[in-house]
This record gives sequence, C-alpha cells and structure tokens, in this order.
Amino acid sequence: MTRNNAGRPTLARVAERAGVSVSTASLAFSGAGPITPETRDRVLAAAAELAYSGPNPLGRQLRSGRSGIVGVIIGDNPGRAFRDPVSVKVLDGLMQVLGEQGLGVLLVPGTSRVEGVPVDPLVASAAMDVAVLVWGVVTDDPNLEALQRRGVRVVVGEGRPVEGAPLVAIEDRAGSAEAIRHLVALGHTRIAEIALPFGREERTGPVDAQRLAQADRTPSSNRLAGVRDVVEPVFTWETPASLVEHGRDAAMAILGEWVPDSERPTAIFAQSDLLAAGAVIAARELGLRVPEDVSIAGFDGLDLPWLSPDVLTSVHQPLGEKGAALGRAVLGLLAGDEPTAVTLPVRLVQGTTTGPAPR
Amino acid sequence: MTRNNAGRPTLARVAERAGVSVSTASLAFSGAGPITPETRDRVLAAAAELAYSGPNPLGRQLRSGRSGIVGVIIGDNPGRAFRDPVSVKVLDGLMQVLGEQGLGVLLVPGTSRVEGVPVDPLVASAAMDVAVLVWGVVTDDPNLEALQRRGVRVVVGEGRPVEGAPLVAIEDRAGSAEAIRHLVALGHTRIAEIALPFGREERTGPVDAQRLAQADRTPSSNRLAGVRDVVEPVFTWETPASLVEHGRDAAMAILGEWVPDSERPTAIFAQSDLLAAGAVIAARELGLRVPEDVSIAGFDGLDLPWLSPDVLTSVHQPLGEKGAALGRAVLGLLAGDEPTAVTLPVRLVQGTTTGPAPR
DNA sequence: ATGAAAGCGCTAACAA
DNA sequence: TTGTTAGCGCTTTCAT
Repeated sequence: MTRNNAGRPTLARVAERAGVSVSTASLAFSGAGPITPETRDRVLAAAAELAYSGPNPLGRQLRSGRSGIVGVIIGDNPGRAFRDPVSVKVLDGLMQVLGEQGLGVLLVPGTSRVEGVPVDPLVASAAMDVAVLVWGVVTDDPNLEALQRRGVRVVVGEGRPVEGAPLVAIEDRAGSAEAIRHLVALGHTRIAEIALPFGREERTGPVDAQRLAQADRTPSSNRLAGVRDVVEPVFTWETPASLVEHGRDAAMAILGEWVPDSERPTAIFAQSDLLAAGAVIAARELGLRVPEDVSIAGFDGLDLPWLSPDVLTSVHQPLGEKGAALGRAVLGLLAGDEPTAVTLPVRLVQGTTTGPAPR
Repeated sequence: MTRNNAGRPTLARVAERAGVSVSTASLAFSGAGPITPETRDRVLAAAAELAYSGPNPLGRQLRSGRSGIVGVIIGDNPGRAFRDPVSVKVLDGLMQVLGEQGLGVLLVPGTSRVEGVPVDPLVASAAMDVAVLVWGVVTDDPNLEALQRRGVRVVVGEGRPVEGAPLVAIEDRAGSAEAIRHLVALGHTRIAEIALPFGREERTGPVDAQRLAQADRTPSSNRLAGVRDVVEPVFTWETPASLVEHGRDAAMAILGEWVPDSERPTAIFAQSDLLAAGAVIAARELGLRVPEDVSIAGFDGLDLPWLSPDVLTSVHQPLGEKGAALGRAVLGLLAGDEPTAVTLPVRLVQGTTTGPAPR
C-alpha cells in the first residue's frame, strides 16, 4: 500500500522556493485574496519548476470542511440503474449542473451487497457534501437514516418528502390520469395496467387490493392513484424493474394467459416506456395489431427508435430537467438556501400505439 | 456557504468522554491495532451518546494520503456513455470489484465543457487515488497528461499502452477476423463495414484510405485491422457513436443510397451490436430480409430482446469481466504490484442474422 | 500586499 | 494495551 502522494511537492516547498510565505502562495492559486500579479507569477514559476500541479485536494478539503463531492445514491443494482435510459437522462442533467460548479458525482450503490449490513459502506463513510437520493425514499429508508446520522444533507428525487430536504417531483398522478382519460375518450373501458416496482423487494405478478395498498415507492404509487382517479383498471401487473423484458412478460400475462378472453383488455397503460415497449413487442408476438386490437400507452417520453414503425403514446416527463433541478437543489443546499419542493410538469404526447377501442 | 461539519462531534470529544486518548479511540473504530474489547465498547458507547457516527473521512484521508476514490473518466459526454449498454456493463463490473474494497467511483466527464480548458476541472483537481480511462487513450490525450502531471496513477481500458499503467484489452482484432471468416465461409464476398468512432472528433460518412489511416481509438482501429486480416471490405462507414440510429443511418447508406446496386454488399459487419441492430432495422425498413438478402454481424454480445425475433450474430466480449479486470488492476496498483496487461478472450456466437450469401 | 500562527480531524510511530 | 507526539497539506484569521 504505497502512499499516494509520496515525494510530491507541497505548497510549502513552492512557497519556500518562491521566497514567499505559504499563505501568499495559497493566494496565488486560489485567487481568494489580494496579491500582486508579480508575486503570483513568481509563485507560479516556482510551482512549474517543482512540477507542482496545484494544491492537494485532501488538504484543501480538510481545511475547508467541504469535499466538493456529491454522492448519488442509485437504486437497486448499479447495472440496472444505468440500463434504464430514464436514470441515465436524469443523471446526465444532474452531472451537467454539478459539473459547471466543479462538483464531482460519486456513484453510491443503493443497496448493500453484504448480508447483515444495511447500507453500502460508502453511504456510511465516504466523503460527500450532499447526497442525492435519485430514486426516492422508501419507508424507513436505511440509506436516508445512515446519511442523516452522519449529518450529510440530502436531496430527494421523486419520493416521499423528507424534513429539511429539497424535493424534486413530477406530476406523476395527473399525468397518469391524463393518459387514462385519453384511452377512455377513445372508447376503452377494459384497461389493464403494468406497474413499476412497489418497493425495495422485487416482485412479479398480478396485484390484488391488498398488494395495492403496499405500493411504497412514489412513482408507482402516484401513478396507480392517477389511473384510479379516472377508472378502475381491470387488471394490474407488478414488475420487478423497468425493463423491456418485464413489460413483455406482463403483457403476455395480460393478453394471453391470465385474463379470460371475454375480458381481455383493449388497452394497456404501462408506468414506463420500457415496460410499454415490452408490451408492444408482446402484442406483436401474439399477432395482435397495435392499436387496432390493443392500445398501449407508456410513461416517460423516451425516444425508442427500435420500436419503429410504432411510436409510443406516452406521458412525457422532462428527464434532463429533472436531473438539472436536482443539481440546482444541491447547489441551493450548499449555498444555505431554504429547501424547497418543485414539481415538474408532464404532458401526454400521442403516438401511433393508441387508437379507438375495437368493435 | 455553510461549513459542512458545523457542530459535529470529533474523535477527540469522543475520546475525552470515554476517558481514553484519541489514538485509542481511533483504534476502536479502525480496528487497526490491539485494543481491549472493553475499552472499545466504552469508546463506542461514548460515540453513541454524542451521536458520533464515525471518523470524518476528510481527516482520515489527509492523514492517510488516500481518498478511497477511483476516478472513472468516461468518454465523450456522460449521457452517451450511459446510453451505451457496453459502457454500462463495464462500469457495473468495475463498481462491483471496487465496491467490495470500499472504494468509491467518481464519475469524471472525459471532455471539458469549457472552451479553452483542455480537461474537466475534476480531472485536474478532484481527489482520487487512481483514475481509470475506461474508453482508452488517444494520441496526446489531455486527460492522461493532466493526470500524470498530478501524479495520479492510471489504468487503461482498451487503448494504446501507457508506460507504467495496467492495461485491460480484449481480442478485438482476432474477434473481428473471426466474424469475417464466418461470413466468408457463408459465401459472402461483398462485405461492408460499419465502424466505431475513429477518434475524439465525431465524424459520419464513408471512409477512404486516407481516413482509414487516421483511426486512433483502439477499438475501431483494431477491429478494422481484424477485418482486413481476412478480406478487403467493399465499403466502410464511420459513425460518430455507438448508437442504434447511427447504425441505421450507416446501413441506409450502404444498402440504399451510396453503393451501386450491382455492388450492393451481401453482408455487413458492424463494430458494435448497437450499430448492427440499427443495420437490421434499416434492412427491415428497406424491405430486405435478414439474413436471406443481407447478413449482419455485430460485436459485443449484447442481449437485445427488442430485436426479436432476430438474434444478432455477434462477437461476444466479456463486458462485466472487463470491468472487473479494470477493478482488479486498480487494486493491484494500490497494492503496489507491477502493472500488467491483460487481454480478454472473445468468441463468435451465431444468431439468426447471418446466413448463406444470396443466389 | 504579505506573513505568522493556528488548526481542520485524523492516524501512525513510538514510547511507556 | 494505551498514551504521547507529531504531523498529513492546506486555508484562514489576524497582524503587520
């Protein structure tokens, strides 16, 4: 285990060489105080001679009490968090805003790989000025608890409100209701639903009233509520993740095996576009025409060129903007502003996958 | 700008309360030395009373000279890096290995957003013990230079070798050659090629001999070479990124506009599966049957369920393992091992998208 | 505009 | 096994 900084020059050495005090040398680099251009040049020259590439971040961090690092707690397993374009776009918007301020993004797995330890060690002990819980907060969230215990301030994306933490949400419920109203207006009465994961545990299958009450994650619970603001769906299927294959499985169940033919839904509302895309694929495989035989609507507004020639009818949400809003919330927290909650608007965009109910 | 740690207890306070010295208290937490279970408990109890949640990482880092952070330099723009399942799987494998050792992954944009500044500020000044250049190194790589100037050790994934840096590569060239041999064995003689980006700049279009010589990034240049180990392709199209839409555009050019009908290729080898998938989609749109009219092979071995019922013939590379190997290289560097180069094997897996040449 | 001094919170030699 | 001592490299009052 070699020491990382072995033999590298320090600010003190540079100052000595330049014939100034360390504090002056510090100013030459930070620019945070008055200094003659001339002395600054002398310091910089000395630095160049010693191949000193600027103040060691570790020293700076300890002294200033800030690490310049924002921990991003990504849900479930990291691989999956990235496979989902939705996460990716949010992360992108977030990095954009934070990057402009020189803040770095530390990726932190949301779940512990080790049995018996509730959170990833990074949650408990990595240096970070703020943590962003991108995929919300569940009841008794162990990550939230660990962070709060450490005194790390948090920003919540799409989740239940947390005392003192900024929240960035979207019009989940209203958007879902709008999608359903669109289907109803097209004459659909038997509408099925494919839902995002209800909570931390991964479960697949049909949802009954009892299970419905257990929906804990806000995206799914809000969207479930939005649907019910308009109609009572004939069937709800819970998926373990927002992935095409799960949407396909769900639609296979809905259109094929599970629901009696006479009651077969004429429309499916999926809580994400990836799930909806899987549903479109399932419909195709079953020889059903979309939208003539079955209408399918999604949520997110992703661009899915490979679904061509179909274009999903979908509730578009401003994903990049959501990430940017999270980033601004982080900056606000760092600047000492009062935490606020923002709710971003969504809008239904009709594609080719929804049409009049058959017959 | 509130100080991050305002008012939080320190190890000294805990030690005082427990009636021991700071160093003893330190041992109670780190376990890096002999201590009576009894004293440890006393320290831990004192910590609990003061709501002290463990040593401040900043102090620990400065003292030990290690930040526990691994910078991952992701190519081009972050959004794109994540959109590509290839990056994602590598990153996943990397995080897996590093996570087990308690090391955090700091995402660092590979290109500067600010004009005139060659690298992202994080490259120049964020705390990191090692940096991983996941997507290789180009000639005169500004990131590499900045990191080396700082004395940050680097690990290179798929790129030209760097003095003193471990390298993780795959059998790019041999794998490509194998794919081409497969096509040749099927009777194909007119084979076109869709290539990954040649360098930092993003260019789209046909490739001539002069441009061919400029291929700078190892994945594309190695794969170009592998193809030429077997045949001279009739046509090569360069894409700006490994995305489905670019593969589609390329194949549209190859199968439609650009190449005279008489010379239309009967097979396309794409340097990535995403590009190949785009090519399949283009072929479908053009009314060409795959593989009866045109065979298409890719590289990576991704699972692309939405391409169903087609399954890509592809050169499978161990993506997760590549990430894991990068992670192990990082650990080796931190442990002071001699840097080594590893080359991971690939293997051609036949799907449904390649078949005998037409006629 | 510059310098002196103090100390951020911690760990690692070393001594006891 | 525990305590003493000495910084890690830097920034920030506060004098000058």
